[in-house]
Amino acid sequence: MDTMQKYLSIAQDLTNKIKHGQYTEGTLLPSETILANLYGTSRATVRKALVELTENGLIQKIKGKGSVVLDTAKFTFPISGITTFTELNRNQQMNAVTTVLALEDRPLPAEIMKQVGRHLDPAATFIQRLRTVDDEAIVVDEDYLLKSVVPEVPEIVAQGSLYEYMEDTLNLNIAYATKTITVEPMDEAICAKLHLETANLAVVVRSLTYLNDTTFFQYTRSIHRPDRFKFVDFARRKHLVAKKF
Amino acid sequence: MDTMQKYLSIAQDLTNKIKHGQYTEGTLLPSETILANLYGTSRATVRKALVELTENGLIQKIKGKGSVVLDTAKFTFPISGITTFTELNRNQQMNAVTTVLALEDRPLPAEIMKQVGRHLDPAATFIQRLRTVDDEAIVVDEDYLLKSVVPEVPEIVAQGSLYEYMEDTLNLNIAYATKTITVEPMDEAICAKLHLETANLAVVVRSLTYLNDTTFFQYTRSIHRPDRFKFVDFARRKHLVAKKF
DNA sequence: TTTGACAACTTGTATATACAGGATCTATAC
DNA sequence: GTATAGATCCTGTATATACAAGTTGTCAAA
Repeated sequence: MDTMQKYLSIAQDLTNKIKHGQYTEGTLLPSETILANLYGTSRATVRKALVELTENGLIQKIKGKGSVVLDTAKFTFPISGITTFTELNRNQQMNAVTTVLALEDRPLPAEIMKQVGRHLDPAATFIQRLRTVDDEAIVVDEDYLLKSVVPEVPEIVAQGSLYEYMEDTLNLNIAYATKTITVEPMDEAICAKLHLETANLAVVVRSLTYLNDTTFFQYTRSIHRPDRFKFVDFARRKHLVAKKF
Repeated sequence: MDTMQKYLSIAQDLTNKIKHGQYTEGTLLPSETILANLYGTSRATVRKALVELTENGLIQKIKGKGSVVLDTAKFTFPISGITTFTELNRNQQMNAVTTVLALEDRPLPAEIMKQVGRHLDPAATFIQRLRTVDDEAIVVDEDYLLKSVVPEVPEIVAQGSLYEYMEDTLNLNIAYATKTITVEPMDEAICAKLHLETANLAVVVRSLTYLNDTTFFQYTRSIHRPDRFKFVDFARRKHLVAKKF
């Protein structure tokens, strides 16, 4: 990108060089001062770029020494963070198919309304989709999109990426989400779709997603086959800030 | 703390004020310039503090407007990130008990050795612990601590917090971990301990934990009752940096 | 009344500078 | 040889400054 901020394009470049093996695992990156010279920028800007790499688990900074390239870079995949099925599909190579099972008006469930505030209009679009990988049903995704934010969802969009539509076409600024992962028994309709045999247990990932201006707009219930579910996370040790209260 | 860095103590203070309701959800924090004056510091330092709050899901920054206090602050709990059972227990109020089932020498499993590098010494201390909340068995934790980093584990420590021992007594600098969450069938020994009835499925959280100098030192297999497992996460939208490769 | 330009706020990015403090190597003293 | 002190690299923190860019209210012109 030409218009991109300096620190982000530096982060991009460093990330690519690590993933392509130009900086190999276990070795040190050039020092911040050297990187600043290489990219023709200031040390502060390089540091902002390195913060990105640190958060993504690509490097580990050691005070007085330098930035070590981590080998987690190659196989670790940030499923943590908000990333969509289509984006995942593009980055990994899976033979994935999406089938739209339902696309209709349906109000936001009452128990969700309680969580996000009773003042808002529950009118929403309900989208139910089956995700298939290598002819095997893996996930049932159920989305509720608030009409107040996303007035309508064309069928073509449901077939593809909701987020691409919202971000690129509607210019919505998706910012953050709260997620919960639980394991729950499912009803027969779902069991049949996912071919759940032994137990009727499935992994349920619930997300409440918000825009940049903090307005809630999407509730997603993602139902996974337990034997195909895998959540990968890179976590940094955080000494709790808040004491008891 | 007296010796604490300025930006961290500002983050502390703001966090407390939000959690105690001094800054209420939906309202704006004072502007960065005002905060800088309030705390007698520079805007850059205030901004570093606000980054912390943003990462913890306490505020949402809006360009040109300000920092909105989020209501997720109160109930969302960062289980994401590396946090220990004892720390969790201290922050929430649960009637939790830890029982040490095993404390012995046992080498690191071969499949883990493959992941962390065959060159290191597999000699480790194996600790198996049962976590009970309100007289109900919830979790079986199995830790392997490399002897090369943690030579010995006193029984008293196993009863309490491993991390407290490693950080406060051994002065180890725990930095990051890779985690996976899966759902798997368990053998009878585990099923009996957790009173798994319907199916023999349990939630397994595997962690590989590393020190600040990138040396691996701990493998943990955490086995949860599926009906008691809940993973809560706050995630920010991240537009993938790395294209396909 | 409505529109539009502008001023006055806000946060975001970038630079330059300074010093503290950890890591590492070397040269000196013992 | 060993150990200590110092020089010299590194990252971490903090400040001051400048300007870009988004948001909001005001005020004047249509």
